[in-house]
Amino acid sequence: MILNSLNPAQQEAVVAPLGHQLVLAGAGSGKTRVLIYRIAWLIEHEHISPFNILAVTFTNKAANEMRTRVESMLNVPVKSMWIGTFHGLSHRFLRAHWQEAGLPQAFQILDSDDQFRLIRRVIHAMNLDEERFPPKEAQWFINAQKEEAREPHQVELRDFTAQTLIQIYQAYQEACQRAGVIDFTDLLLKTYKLLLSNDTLRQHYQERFRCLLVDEFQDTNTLQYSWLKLFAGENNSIMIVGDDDQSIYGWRGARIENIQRFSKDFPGANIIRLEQNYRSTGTILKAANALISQNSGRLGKNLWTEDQEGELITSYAAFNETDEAFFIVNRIRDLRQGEFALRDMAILYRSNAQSRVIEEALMQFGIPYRVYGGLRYFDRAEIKDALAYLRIIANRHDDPAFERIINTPTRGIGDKTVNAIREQAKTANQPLWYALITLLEKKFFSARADSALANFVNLINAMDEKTVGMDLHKQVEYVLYSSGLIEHYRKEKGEKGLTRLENLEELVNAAHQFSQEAVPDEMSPLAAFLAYAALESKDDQAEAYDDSVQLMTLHSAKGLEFPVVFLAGCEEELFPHYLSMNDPKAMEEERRLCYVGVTRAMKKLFMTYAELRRMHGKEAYHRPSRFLREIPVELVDEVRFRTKVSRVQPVASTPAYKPQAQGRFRIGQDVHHRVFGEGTVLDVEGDGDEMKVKVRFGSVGTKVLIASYLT
DNA sequence: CGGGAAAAGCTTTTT
DNA sequence: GCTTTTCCCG
Repeated sequence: MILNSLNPAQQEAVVAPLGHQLVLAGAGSGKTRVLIYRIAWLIEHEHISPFNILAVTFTNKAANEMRTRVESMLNVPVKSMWIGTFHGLSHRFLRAHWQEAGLPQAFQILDSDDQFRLIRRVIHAMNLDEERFPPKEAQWFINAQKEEAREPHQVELRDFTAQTLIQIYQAYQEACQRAGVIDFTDLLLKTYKLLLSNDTLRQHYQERFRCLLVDEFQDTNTLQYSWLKLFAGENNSIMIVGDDDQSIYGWRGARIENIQRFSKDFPGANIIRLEQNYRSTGTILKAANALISQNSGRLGKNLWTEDQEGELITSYAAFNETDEAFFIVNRIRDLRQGEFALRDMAILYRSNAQSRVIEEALMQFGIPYRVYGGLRYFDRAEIKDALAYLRIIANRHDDPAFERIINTPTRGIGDKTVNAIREQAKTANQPLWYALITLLEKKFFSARADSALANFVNLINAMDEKTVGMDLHKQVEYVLYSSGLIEHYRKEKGEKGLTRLENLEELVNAAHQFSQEAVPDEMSPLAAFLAYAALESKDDQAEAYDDSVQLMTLHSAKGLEFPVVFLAGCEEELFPHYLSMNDPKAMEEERRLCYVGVTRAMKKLFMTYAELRRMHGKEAYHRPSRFLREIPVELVDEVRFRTKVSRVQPVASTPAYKPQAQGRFRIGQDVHHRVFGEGTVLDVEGDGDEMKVKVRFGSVGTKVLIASYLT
């Protein structure tokens, strides 16, 4: 194995002896490479069989990339290696041990949307007020409890509201059990509990996985940590890779403290720091280091590069969000003439709402762009409808699927009828499907409802019978047409209906593609496809090859890099976000988010802010982000908005923000003065309110002025 | 049942 | 303010 393409720290991590390793990998320090080389090293030099390796990531994309790269490096398939997401691996485990876990063999996975709907149903069934117990909060509560590995009876909160929430949790679990479905968190929790209580299984897996590797460790939550610890046992080797400075998911339960906990729980853990950065210029790294040094309690790390200093970071003070968008678009147009392609440029923002104005500006200039995030393919309503039909074919107990399709497309089964079925299900403790059958046998319904319901039952049964032995994609196609979904969405007018039809057609392709891949043993192709749909978001790679500007939130930019990065909306209240203002912990997470954003940039970084921005329907003046101030001035070239735009500034309202004069002027910078017009900065003296700037104006020659009069 | 009006969100997201 | 969801009535 050739290791001389690795730097000393990377080599140390790759060839480290078996035992516990904590790799603190800074942004752009080649962490994925280290993980891949490490796995290859374990197999080739430590003679560990792939069968004995467990590698965990957070996204399917990372897992797939890792497997592919290890395979191409070793030139052999490593099929027996367990590599995947926490959820994917837990799923694999539970499929193998469904009996021990007390699950039906045909169990299906509930995504967050299904989970929300089911919780709402449970709340209604308990006759609780939706206002007092919002399903969203109940969902949050339930998931938080599960992430702390607490079952309903183990929750210790005892005031009335909490008690009710516990009852909802309990009822929700029962509903899941009845329907034979399991939510995302339960995949992990059930795996953990089973491994904990079943000595034979635990011993078996602890003997099997001699080497564990974990990527993005800073994003693990309490449950994931316990899960790992259980798989690792006392004797196995575990390598965790992470960066405390890039922990940006505290709000969804990630615990940075897990890194410190690791050193305590796995004694003798060797710490390796990867600090050499292969991505950004010296200037960008200096800015990133200065910024993150404001955070407390860091494990400590300082990125450096052999690369050149590069260009200064540009900050732009826009008048408003439109001006900001036009500035960005203008720069993109300039850069496009030079060495950069559109795909080399990314616009990053704190919240999704910011993309609209930027998109409008891009459109106006005909610049192709792509917005990341938003609804994923398998989350689209029409796809979920189709999947619900497939789910009920695979498992008649599946209540969430039943609820979804009982009247979609509409077939004359109203709310009243469905409520009667729910009532029966509740009293007899039956799944909805069987409750419906019971009521039909009892001749409970009016003639009209009776025939509609009988038709529904016949439709599903017929779908099931007629597709037996069919290829998966044929089965999907059959269901799409016979369910009436195609007809239903064909009637929907406008572009929306058309897109939906295209999406449904794509589902047939997806099924076709899937059935050609290997289906795990003992699982029907349909069940395997449904699990795949729940666990993988299916990225549309075709679009990635287009030459277009990339738009995304800072969160979704983690792990990516771009030659040119625009960080838009660098204002107090927006970034850092106002909801994080009063919580020092949250504020530090905002700063880490900014650190992530800055370190995405390879060559050029623009940080823009608007002095006046429309937020939640109100116009507001905001100060530039504190993060801008935390970057040393000598690294930044500040540009202010054009005079032309400033004229439309409303005179009536008093700006809460006065342009600040703190060290933001640079020699050679073009400035504007209300009386003297345009000029160029010759010299700067003093700072703060005392700062004086020497400016040469075209009209009146050279003047020394108080900085705050200049824009 | 479907369309339009009223009301409710409104940070960040993967599985 | 804008967009999405819910509600109500013909």
